[in-house]
Formats: sequence, C-alpha cells, structure tokens
Amino acid sequence: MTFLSRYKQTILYGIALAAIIFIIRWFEIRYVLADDQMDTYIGIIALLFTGLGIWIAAKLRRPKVETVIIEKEVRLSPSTEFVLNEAELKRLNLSKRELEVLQLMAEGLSNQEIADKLFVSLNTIKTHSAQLFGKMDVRRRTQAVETGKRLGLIP
Amino acid sequence: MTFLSRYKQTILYGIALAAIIFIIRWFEIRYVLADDQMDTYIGIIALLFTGLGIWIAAKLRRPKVETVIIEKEVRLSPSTEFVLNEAELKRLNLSKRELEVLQLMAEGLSNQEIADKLFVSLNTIKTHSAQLFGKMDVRRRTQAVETGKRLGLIP
DNA sequence: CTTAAAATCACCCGAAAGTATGACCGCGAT
DNA sequence: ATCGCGGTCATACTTTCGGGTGATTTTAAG
Repeated sequence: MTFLSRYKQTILYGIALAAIIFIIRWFEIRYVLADDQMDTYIGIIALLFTGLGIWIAAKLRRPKVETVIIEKEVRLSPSTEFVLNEAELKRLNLSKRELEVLQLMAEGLSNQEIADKLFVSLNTIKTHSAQLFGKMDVRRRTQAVETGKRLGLIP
Repeated sequence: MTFLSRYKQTILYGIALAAIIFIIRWFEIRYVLADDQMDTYIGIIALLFTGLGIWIAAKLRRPKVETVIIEKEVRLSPSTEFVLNEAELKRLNLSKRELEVLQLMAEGLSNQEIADKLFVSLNTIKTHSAQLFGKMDVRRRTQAVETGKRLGLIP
C-alpha cells in the first residue's frame, strides 16, 4: 500500500512512456516503408512529444510561486497621545457623567456593563445616553462614538 | 510599440517554432536517406518536442502569487493616512462584504442604513454582521468597531 | 465540471438600545 | 429659599440588534 501510493506517479510515468514507445513502434511499422508519409509521421511524433512535455511539466514542476513583498507601516502603540478637545466639550455642554458614559460606550461596553462599572442602574445610563445623544445630535451609540472621536472628545 | 509588447510572447513562440522546423528539416536532409539512422532521428525529434512542451507549459502556466507582508514600524505624524492591516484581515478571514459592513458600522450607521447604502436587504446586513461578530469574537457592533480600529481594519 | 466559499434573503424570537415622561435628591447661585 | 442643573432612578413603550436556522444564488478555485 505504502509502496504503491509513494511511487504512484513514477509508475504512471513509466506506463505512459511505455505506451508512447509502443505507439511509435506501431506507427513505424505501418508507415516507415513509405517515404512520402515521412512528414506526417514526424508531425505526429512531434505533436505526441510536445503533449508529453506539457504533461510532464504540468505534473512534475513544483508550482511557480511569485512572491510579492509589501512593506506596511505599522503604528507604534504610544505614538500619539490623546488630547481632549475642551473647546468642543464646552460647546456641546457635556457633563462629566455624560462624557464618562461616552468613553465607555467607545470601548464597546453595553449599557448594562456601563451601569455595573459606574455602580448605577441601567435606567440611569439610558438617561445619560439619551441626554448625550440629544446634545451631540445623534441617535445611535455608534454615531456618538464616531462623532466623539472626530471631535476629539475620546481617544 | 504597443503592438510589439502586446504580442511579444506570440512572436517569440512563432520564431521558436520556425527555428524548430528548420532544425527538423536540416536533420531530415542529413539523415533521412539512411534508414538505419531512423531511430536516432526519431529520438532527437522526440526529445526536441518534449523540451518544447515543457517550455510551453512553463511559459503558459500562470504563476501562483504569494503575498508576503512585512510589517515595518514607523513613527508617524499626527495626520496619518490609514493603512489596512492585511495580516489581521487574513487572520480573521473577513470577506470583502463583511469588512465593508464593519466600516459602515464604524461610521455610526444603523443596519437599515447600511442595507440602503449597499442596496441589499436588512436581513443580509444582519447575516453579514453576525458572521462578522463571530469571526471577530465580539457580540456588539460597538465592540466590533473598537476591535476593528485597534487591529487596523478600519481608520 | 464539481466543490467550496461568499453573498443574498427570509422568518422568528429574545435581548439590548433608545424614547418619553415623571420623580427625587443635593448643591451652588441668585 | 428657591430655582436650575446634574445625577439618580423608574415605568412603559417602540425600535433596533443579535442569535439561530435554513435556503438560494453567485463566484472562485480546484
């Protein structure tokens, strides 16, 4: 079993070669005596072996690998430190608590998780977020986060 | 100029074929009269065309392209353009559509708005986002956005 | 041609988010 | 003192999200 599978390809090649040689011989016997058929014979041989070459190449060649190297710039973690945009904060008139809620929202926390983290009730967070959305003129937390980042309210 | 570069390969093949035919003719003239040289002649032809086949196969096969991403650490200025982290994208195995949905999520759009923007149904967006959350191992869109930004998948 | 992955859409259900409204407390400014 | 505001909480209701499942079609790869 192991032998067969290991040398399967080699055996196949062997058989194929034997077959081709047989075919050549057969053609030779039939046509070699008539000299005017020579060109046809040569043509067939040529075609046959061109095909064999293609087949061998396709089977044997390890796939050509073209390596494309892309140099990518990667941010260093502490490269840009965040500076809060106090002007915007003042303009929007956000309270401390509201900003706090916004920051936690930006970290991907749910209202319940924010409530737990700040030791207040879920409804309180809902109230805060509603206030927040009103002041920022958005209607979804994802929008609030986007706007907050754009305005420099959160990192 | 355009013509030459466009058909370079074809022209090369043509020249090569012509050369081979010439060589065959040459051999033919020299050896065809002596019948006992026949086998040698056939052998040479066979070899020649096997080589041609291999050459054609090697030329014709389209190379497999392997992309290697080299991460280069670079300290960048505050106003930096976004570079997608393809390594992470590949690691997470996100599809084009999934990444697209993630980007729109990050802009604060609702599923319905994303659906409208991409001209597909709400359900499709839900499916995409569910796939997305699974691959990113998160359970909320805000988390997905946060993680996406952290990993450099979105600006 | 066949298989696998991606993309599309649907339906259901429960959870989370968001809206609206009202209430209570504490604290500083008028 | 009282008025306004920030912070807290609640109830009730609507909308959006997210999970689960299944199906069809399109596209890519072998």
